[in-house]
Amino acid sequence: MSQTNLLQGTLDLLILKTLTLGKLHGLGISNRIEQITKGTFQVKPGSLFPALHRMENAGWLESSWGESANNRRAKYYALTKAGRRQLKSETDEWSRIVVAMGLALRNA
Amino acid sequence: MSQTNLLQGTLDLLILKTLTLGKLHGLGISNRIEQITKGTFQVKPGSLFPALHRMENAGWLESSWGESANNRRAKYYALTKAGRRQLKSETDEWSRIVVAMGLALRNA
DNA sequence: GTACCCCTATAGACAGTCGATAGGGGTCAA
DNA sequence: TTGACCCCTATCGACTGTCTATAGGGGTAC
Repeated sequence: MSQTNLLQGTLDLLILKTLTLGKLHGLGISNRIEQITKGTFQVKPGSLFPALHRMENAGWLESSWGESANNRRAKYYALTKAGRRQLKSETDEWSRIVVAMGLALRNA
Repeated sequence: MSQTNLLQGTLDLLILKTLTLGKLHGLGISNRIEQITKGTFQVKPGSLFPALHRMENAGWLESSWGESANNRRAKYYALTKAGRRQLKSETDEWSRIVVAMGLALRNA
């Protein structure tokens, strides 16, 4: 298995991005991240929930109780307006990092 | 100034890479990183030296005292064989991360 | 000789992820 | 209806690595 640990700081960006298509509950977010990165990133509950609470506290996410696909109670998270701004900001920063690392790795 | 904080875990890779061209002293490494990333990453002493000691301890670097360009005593760091292996390993991992993040950011 | 700069170094605080663990609550089969 | 199992949320303690701030040795130049 080519599973890789997260780099600190990338989890927020992944969560924000997965929510652009609509609200999801916690484990749903986790599954979706694993799915769209083809299994490269596996987000464990002990990483996920602290991040969700932190981000909700920061005003980037809002939550509401609902029912999951299996009739189980689940807390759904959705992007707020501030969350969308944050997504934009973190995406830009990620790009700058990738560019800079590319320069470094190429130019010796 | 478009200066960006490091992502945790990328500093080791940057240090290893700057040393592929030959030995450098601590602040020389720091300057070189800033230079080849066009100022995007600025590594401060408080981040650099703990990293250097950690990496030397891990056997990736070896150090020797010498004179800097200004006739000042400086500790020069050079890659070991294990350091070269580590560089290869971390470079590969970085590539996987960039690919996976690219998938995530593109596919929503 | 004093002010300045280069260079190494450490201490303390802090953020974020990990592994392990807990427990509520629904479903399903015997 | 009871028990086993799974889905889902949640928290705790440990650990890693970076940041800010600070310190000080030692060469150079005026």
